[in-house]
Amino acid sequence: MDSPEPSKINNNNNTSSSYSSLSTLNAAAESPQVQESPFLRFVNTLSPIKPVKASHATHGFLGLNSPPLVFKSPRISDHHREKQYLERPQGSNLSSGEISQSDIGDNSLGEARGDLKKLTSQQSLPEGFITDAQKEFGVKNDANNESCSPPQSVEEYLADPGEDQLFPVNPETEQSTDAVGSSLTETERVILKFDRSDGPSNRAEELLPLLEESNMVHQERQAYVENNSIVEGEKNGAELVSQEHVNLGSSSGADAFDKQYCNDSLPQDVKEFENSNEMVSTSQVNSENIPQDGSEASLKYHGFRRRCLQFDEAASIVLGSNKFHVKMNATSSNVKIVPVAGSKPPGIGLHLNSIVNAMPPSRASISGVRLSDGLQGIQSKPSISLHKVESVTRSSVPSNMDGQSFIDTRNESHETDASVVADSFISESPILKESIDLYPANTNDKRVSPTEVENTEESNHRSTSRKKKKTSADDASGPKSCNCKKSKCLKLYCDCFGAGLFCGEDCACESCGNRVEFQETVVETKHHIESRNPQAFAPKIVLCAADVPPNNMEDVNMTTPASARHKRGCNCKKSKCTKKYCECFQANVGCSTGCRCDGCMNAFGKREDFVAMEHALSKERESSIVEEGFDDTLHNKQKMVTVRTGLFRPVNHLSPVTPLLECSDQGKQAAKSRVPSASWTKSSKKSRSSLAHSESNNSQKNAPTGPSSKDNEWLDLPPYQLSNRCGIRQLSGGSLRWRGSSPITPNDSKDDESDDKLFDILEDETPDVLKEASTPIKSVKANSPIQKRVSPPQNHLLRIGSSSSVGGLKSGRKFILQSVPSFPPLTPCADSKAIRTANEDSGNSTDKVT
DNA sequence: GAGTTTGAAACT
DNA sequence: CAGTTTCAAACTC
Repeated sequence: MDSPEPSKINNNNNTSSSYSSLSTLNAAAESPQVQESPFLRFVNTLSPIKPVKASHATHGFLGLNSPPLVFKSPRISDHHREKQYLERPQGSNLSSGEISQSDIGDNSLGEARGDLKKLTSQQSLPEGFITDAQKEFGVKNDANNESCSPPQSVEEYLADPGEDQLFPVNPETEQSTDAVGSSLTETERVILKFDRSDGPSNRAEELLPLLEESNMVHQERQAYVENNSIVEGEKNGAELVSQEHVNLGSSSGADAFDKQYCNDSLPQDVKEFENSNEMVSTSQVNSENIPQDGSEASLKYHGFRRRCLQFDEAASIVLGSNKFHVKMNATSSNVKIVPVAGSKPPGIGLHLNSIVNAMPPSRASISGVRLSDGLQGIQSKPSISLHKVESVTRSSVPSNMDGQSFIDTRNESHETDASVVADSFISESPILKESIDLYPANTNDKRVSPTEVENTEESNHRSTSRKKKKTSADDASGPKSCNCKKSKCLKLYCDCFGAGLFCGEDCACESCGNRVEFQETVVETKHHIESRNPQAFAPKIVLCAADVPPNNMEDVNMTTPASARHKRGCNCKKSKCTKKYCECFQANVGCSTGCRCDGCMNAFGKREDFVAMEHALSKERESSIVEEGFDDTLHNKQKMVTVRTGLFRPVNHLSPVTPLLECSDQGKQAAKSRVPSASWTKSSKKSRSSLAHSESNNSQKNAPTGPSSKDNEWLDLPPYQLSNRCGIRQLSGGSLRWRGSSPITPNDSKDDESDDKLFDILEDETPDVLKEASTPIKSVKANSPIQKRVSPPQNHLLRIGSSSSVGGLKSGRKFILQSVPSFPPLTPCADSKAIRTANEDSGNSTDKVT
């Protein structure tokens, strides 16, 4: 057995003929570029034996029938890979598969390659391709070594260093000290080059130390990959091989590792990072984990990873789970903003403020920096993106903010982040930058007491020059700001303080004590307030993401408080919850039994309606318990009919209201749009009082008698349609859900347990319900009135709508169907007909919709 | 922009 | 826990 080296040697000698035994290798070996490439020269200097030792080399081929390791020259391949990556910016578009092929060729892994061809689908790669790759390689190699080809763009180039470093660092090669050393050298060179082109070389010095660290990480990864691949390789055999081969370094195992390591895919703002001080360290660390495939995806991945790691850095301490990251990023959809189990704080949800203000991304918290952010991040002057990340995770620092996920209630741009909000606080808008700049790194004077500052010029200046009263208009487009005069912005009155933000430039407050300079005071005050009310800084609007049907999330942006509601509820007496005085209204959520409002007319959901529905639900629950044991599907249909004739009307009727209104974006619009609802409300208001009392009464009174007025319009529209139509107001989904989701007992609000309990129940329960799809009885029992919480019917509705799966019906929450009368497509024709016939007496349009 | 209204937060 | 006061936002003019 000749080691692969011979081939290399031969390459140098330009004697391709000697390769008869390694015919497959010839093509690659013959490439002049390859032959002359410094890289190969370098390789040749290595002892033939060493490469063999490199165990990790195998990871690319583990799947194969264990080709002799002897043929593996891991380092070489790695190097090659490295080159590929380095060159990518310059135009190398090789896919990972291509790369792997070229690697193989380069490595003289004739056998392995042959095996691959036989075993995998990958052989499809043309032989010539390898040659091309090698050519490319050679060219690139030269370019790299000579440092004569500057990156086309700094950014592109920046993206690579990490990857570059990745390879040399490849831990597996560690066994061959020479290889490692040379690899590092190579990497260093690259870095140096990079620095040269990018700026002061001293940067390289900063980077190098990190390299070692990164090696460690990479080692981990490699080890993980290998282990995985070995195991899987055994299981899957050839198939796996091909896969691995294609993915080269980033085989499934690698992916798994990566996921484990950083379970996130943040939207990339690499540029931002690159501008930040922390960029260096971050990129370094991250680079280690970059997938080794040269595909474009990897690049992207690379960007992600940077963020991920950074995020991890920021959050890992606090957050035990990476899942949180994912949640944050649920930008596109399926990710729920679900509180991370275990560590979740009682009140996961939205800050009222954030909801209101975050809507437009730029609105977010911008006038200020989160208290926690300010406290932690100011000194380091973190990059915006970092800030962003931290804003979510960070809350951890101070007591209550721990783990709470902020939800971006709706923004059009919606980065959910969870769905939420990560971004609601810090958007990339200039405003944010402004706010950040507001608090320069100098925090030396942070001990000054607010009172001391009271008379300072600055404060005076602020109080005088900045006075700009926040108007409703500001809400829509401007940053959050306060106008406090006496509270020094250290009370919950202060929007900024209450939202956990420092006051910013836009604030017109006087004697502001809620500033970075007074961090200590702020923190103390905060603690004090929390001591009285631990939930004081918890989000006022709570979202129970768990309730949101997964399917629904796609349809609905999920950025809105789908299931949001005000934690404590409002106490409005005169405003009827139709103005921003009402916190519920302000947050675009409906009132609930938790509210003590009088004459609630909340456009997002009236308390009375809520109560009525609760009542209906409880009734239904009772009946369902009795009926338990029936075939779920069929039974549900029957129930549905029953319900419709009875309770259903009111409930059904009520539900749609919200969606329609919700379609309007802003509170004002909502208020205006309330007209229809209001009309409906009035017509039904008579019965309202009785709603809670008697089902039958409700059904009759509420039955849309005639004027299929506007009510009908929205009644006719399935909730999901409404949502879509409206561009999907999360609220639409939300309030619907909300209505259904808070099944509190009909009793008045005062019965409400602490909010925490409610939500705990909710959160705990929903998952169960989902799990219990097949066991309706259980779910029903679990939802007993005692617990007060039932997963929202809407969920089911939505679920049905989206998936139309029978499973949704099985949950035993027949209510769902009830509220879905207008879902023609969703319900089987037979069902709808049956329902219709059953409801004919009530004869209303809801069923007609089809 | 000043004044009023409103309801949350704070206080007793 | 209920009642009162304080406060600042929301609103009106």
